[in-house]
Amino acid sequence: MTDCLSCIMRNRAICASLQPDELLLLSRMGRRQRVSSGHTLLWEGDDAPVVANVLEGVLKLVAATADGREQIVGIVFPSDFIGRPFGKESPYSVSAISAAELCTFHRDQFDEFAADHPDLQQKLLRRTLGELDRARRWMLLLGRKSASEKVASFLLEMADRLLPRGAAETARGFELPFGRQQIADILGLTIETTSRQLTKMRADGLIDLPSRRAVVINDLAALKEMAG
Amino acid sequence: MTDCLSCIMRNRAICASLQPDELLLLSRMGRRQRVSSGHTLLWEGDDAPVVANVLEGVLKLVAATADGREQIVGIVFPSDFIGRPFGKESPYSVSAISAAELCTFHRDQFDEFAADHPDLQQKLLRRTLGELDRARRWMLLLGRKSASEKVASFLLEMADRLLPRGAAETARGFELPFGRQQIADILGLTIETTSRQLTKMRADGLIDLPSRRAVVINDLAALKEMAG
DNA sequence: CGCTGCTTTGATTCGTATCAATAGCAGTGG
DNA sequence: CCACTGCTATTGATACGAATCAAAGCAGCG
Repeated sequence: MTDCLSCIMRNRAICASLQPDELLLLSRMGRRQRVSSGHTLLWEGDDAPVVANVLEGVLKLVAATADGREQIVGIVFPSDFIGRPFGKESPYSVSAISAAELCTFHRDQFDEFAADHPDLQQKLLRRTLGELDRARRWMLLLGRKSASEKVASFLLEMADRLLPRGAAETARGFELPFGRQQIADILGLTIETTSRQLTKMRADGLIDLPSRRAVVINDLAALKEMAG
Repeated sequence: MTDCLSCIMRNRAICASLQPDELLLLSRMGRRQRVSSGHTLLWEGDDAPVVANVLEGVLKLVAATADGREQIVGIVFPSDFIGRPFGKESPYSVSAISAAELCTFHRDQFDEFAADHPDLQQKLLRRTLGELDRARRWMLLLGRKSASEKVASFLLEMADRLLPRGAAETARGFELPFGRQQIADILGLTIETTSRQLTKMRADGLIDLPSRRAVVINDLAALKEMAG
């Protein structure tokens, strides 16, 4: 595999916990994998034999009802971890929503390696706890917020995650990695309602929408107010 | 503190990973605490200086909007773990919904102990991954399911968690630890809608409601069908 | 230039919230 | 034992927000 030591995620992904000699071991187990936009890596309910670090690109975790309604239950950015250590099938499917590059491992091999490397496991625990907090905040949004509150909350969350660290308070524009339908699937709305809310926010001067996927925040305070 | 070796949760909580001598160390750090129904241990947004194992009783994790709408984002049963290892404030409040008994630790002390005991940390990681899966399945319910699907899903989940292991497929009745308002707060509904759905299910013969908090499932297959 | 897929806009319907009143039950004290 | 109180749950009438159905607009691309 490519060299872990020179990996761009060396200091951001869970690998940051490892020493050079440990990294060498890890690099023997893993391999780089490119996936194209739209490709589904893991299917809901299937056994999930791989775990991976995301080096580049964005992926979505999707849960679906029997009759095909979909809810995006997680968004995965570079340096994030995907897959389900310690066995069992994946409770959701994982698909790339942009071209992506991954660093994949066989789950069993990874589990074994992790058991011998407590620092790695601690990093994974910290990350998982953070994901759990995020998921629970999202539950409040899904269960109790109105359409306008949902869209406002979404834009704030995206500003926070997509803008360079700490820039969210001042910064202006960013490019969403999602189309309207995907935003709807994140917020538990329909595409029409999502579109209407965004149009209304633009009409009210809170945001600009210079292109399909670009957003510029004009009035951060009002947006926070609106997010509930 | 009371003796960990004779603890009823000895083999079910995360402590199950520890050797007798390690348990002795742990018991010096922890202490038993009784909390009465309705008492709030941790407040949303406040610093959370304690973590705990639940020995007895049921607690809820609640997130709320600025204007007071509430969403229950987690339910904590005996042997479950509460609190936020590795710092920061609690992103939700934690309240007892029945009389409960806890085994509490100072977070910093616990973190330190955990860092020295990889097996404990692995148990915690497994538990956290399980919680995350559960939270994500709940996101599908909150974002995409109708009121009747929500209530049916809720009853099935409760049958699964409250009935003796493996009995869910055959068993009949159980006692909910929640009132109607709390069920509504779990499902992202109002109390009226929740009540109407339960009444309808009873009228249709799917369930019986022998007392305020008791539920008997008459037609498991139909309920599963209904859960979507 | 004319597809094709995504997004916006409009008209209508439907489900759930909201508002309001009543009913049932558990505990308390006369 | 029964009236009284407070709380929780149920039931009913209405309003409203978001879904649905339908069509038009707009990019990007061969």
